[in-house]
Amino acid sequence: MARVSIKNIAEKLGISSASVSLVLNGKGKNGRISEELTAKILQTAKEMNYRPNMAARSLKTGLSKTIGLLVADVSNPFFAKLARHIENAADKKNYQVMFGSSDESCVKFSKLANLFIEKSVDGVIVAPTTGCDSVIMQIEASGIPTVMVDRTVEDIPVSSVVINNYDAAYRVATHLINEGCRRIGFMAYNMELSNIKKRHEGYLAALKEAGLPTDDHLVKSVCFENFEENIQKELDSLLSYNVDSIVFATNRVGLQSLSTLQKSNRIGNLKFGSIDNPDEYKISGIPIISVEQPIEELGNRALELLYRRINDPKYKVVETVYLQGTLVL
Amino acid sequence: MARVSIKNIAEKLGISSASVSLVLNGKGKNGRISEELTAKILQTAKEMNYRPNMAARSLKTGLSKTIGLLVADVSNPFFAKLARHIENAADKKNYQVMFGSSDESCVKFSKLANLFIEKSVDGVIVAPTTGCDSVIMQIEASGIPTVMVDRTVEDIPVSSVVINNYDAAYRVATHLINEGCRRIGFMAYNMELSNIKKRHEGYLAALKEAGLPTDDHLVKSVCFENFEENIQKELDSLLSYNVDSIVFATNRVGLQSLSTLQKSNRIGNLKFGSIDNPDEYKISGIPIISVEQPIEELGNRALELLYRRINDPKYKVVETVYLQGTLVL
DNA sequence: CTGAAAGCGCTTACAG
DNA sequence: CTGAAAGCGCTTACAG
Repeated sequence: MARVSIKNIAEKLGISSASVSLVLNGKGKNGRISEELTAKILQTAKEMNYRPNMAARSLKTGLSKTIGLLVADVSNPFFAKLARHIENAADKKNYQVMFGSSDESCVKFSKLANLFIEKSVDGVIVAPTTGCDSVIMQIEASGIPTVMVDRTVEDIPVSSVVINNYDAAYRVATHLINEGCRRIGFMAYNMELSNIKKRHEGYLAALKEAGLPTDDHLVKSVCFENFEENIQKELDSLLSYNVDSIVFATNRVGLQSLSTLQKSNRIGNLKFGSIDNPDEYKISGIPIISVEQPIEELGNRALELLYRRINDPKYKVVETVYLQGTLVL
Repeated sequence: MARVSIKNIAEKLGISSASVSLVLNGKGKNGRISEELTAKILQTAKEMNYRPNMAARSLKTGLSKTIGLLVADVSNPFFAKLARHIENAADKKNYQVMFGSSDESCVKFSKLANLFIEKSVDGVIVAPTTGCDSVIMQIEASGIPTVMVDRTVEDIPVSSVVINNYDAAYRVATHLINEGCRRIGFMAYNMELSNIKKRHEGYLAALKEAGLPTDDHLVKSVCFENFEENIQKELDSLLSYNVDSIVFATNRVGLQSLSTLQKSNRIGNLKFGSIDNPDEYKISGIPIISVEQPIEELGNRALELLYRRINDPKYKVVETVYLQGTLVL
């Protein structure tokens, strides 16, 4: 029941715990510990079923071999996949991941960030929500490398990995235009998030380039609370303005909208575009022009940047990595 | 940059670190520390931006305020939602969650379990995979309460929270029969998992009760590797045996199958049933009779059982909680 | 080649 | 009402 410690092993063998620690950490070389002792220690450790106590090690070394992942909602398929890819990448470097969902609330975000700090995670990957800039800087200030993913905050010196959101929306909208759409709605859920803002800009740029008028009535932003009802309301509004197509800024918005439209049998001849291409679309039977995000790559790159900083505290380069999404018809 | 410790606060105030610790832990009452000192300590802690070091606390108390969640794959929508609900429930009790995906591999499962032990999580929630019984017992043996979720292993004394899988499959199959189906296929992916096994039994029972013959050719189990191709192959086989309907044992099997059938335009007059009702179905437009799992409740109950055991080491009751799924047409 | 010792930041009995 | 001290399980300079 009680865990066996390095000291237990040392006592059993009648040697010092220093030797045991050294061997168990593979630092027995450099002519330090004799081969036979090394072997004996290793064997005894195995026999006694020794397992290092990370809390003790972490206290001493300051490293926990854990990273924190702070997203908007792990159950959102985008973040769920991202979490999985980050898990995989982290595992390769012998890190485990602890997660938290902010629900786009700055208060929750801050609470979770503080817990990560208290638990001495070695680094954190965050999908920043509006207004959390200072929280991110606090994480960094307490010595924990941080990288942003999916979204970025431009005025803080922290690296990020995002897709080219402007371009993604631009391509989707342009495609719809080429298919003959003239009144294209845009449905988002929080215009203040960097990624959404860029998507909005890309959408507008496509319209302008095609010489189409932009119309504020065709741009909707629903809030996170009462999501379902709000979507319904904004859809009603869009339809009353006679849109012939809608661009969804995120999978969540898209899924809820499609589901609402389908229920009320109002899909008709509407065309759809979307940033992010969740599995749901693939099976929906509804043709949707979407930009699929390279989620695995997002996760890998974020972890890479983080790992670099964890292992080299002097490395201070701040970069924003833009990945290209793929247009899927 | 450097974190401030209890000692720093004590020095600044010219008092002992014991007093600081007591106050910060809310144990300053019992006439222990004077009101003014208490106030002064609290204020100084805030001023200096003190944050407890969990590694140190954990080393001393043996508690990490962290639980481990070990599922098959966090990116699977079922587990992603489960993770989220467990996160919420854990948060209410001031626990954070660390996760890992086993990919149904016993080796990975064991590796992750060991990491959880090393990191001294206070408890773990697992979706057991085949052959991991002994690993679960090891977790328990190292003093960490464990509860199983979604699946159970009957011959080990560990509590679990599952849905009534037998009943769920029985209801789905019966419903198909009532709708006139006579050749009902069953598509699963690992017949050795407790939940899948039960679902298979429920399916068989429904056929028997209706006086329909059971036919091994109509029961398929694909393996985790080369998932897509295998599904394709087994679907071909099922169709060649002239099924008029298929029951999918899990969302993953169902989604892949539907997507494959849809691509090759072979949905035709087939009817479908499924255990688990992911959002994908709702939007697919394909009518599917499914049993929706009470995922939130699964998570809540699992955490509840775990919490009980964490807080009362003497509590040894082993129970299996069966929740009822909801038939959705 | 090996051991004794200090210290990471906490908590908690113990002594006053 | 408060302080001095031990100890959780490690790692790592230091001394030999």
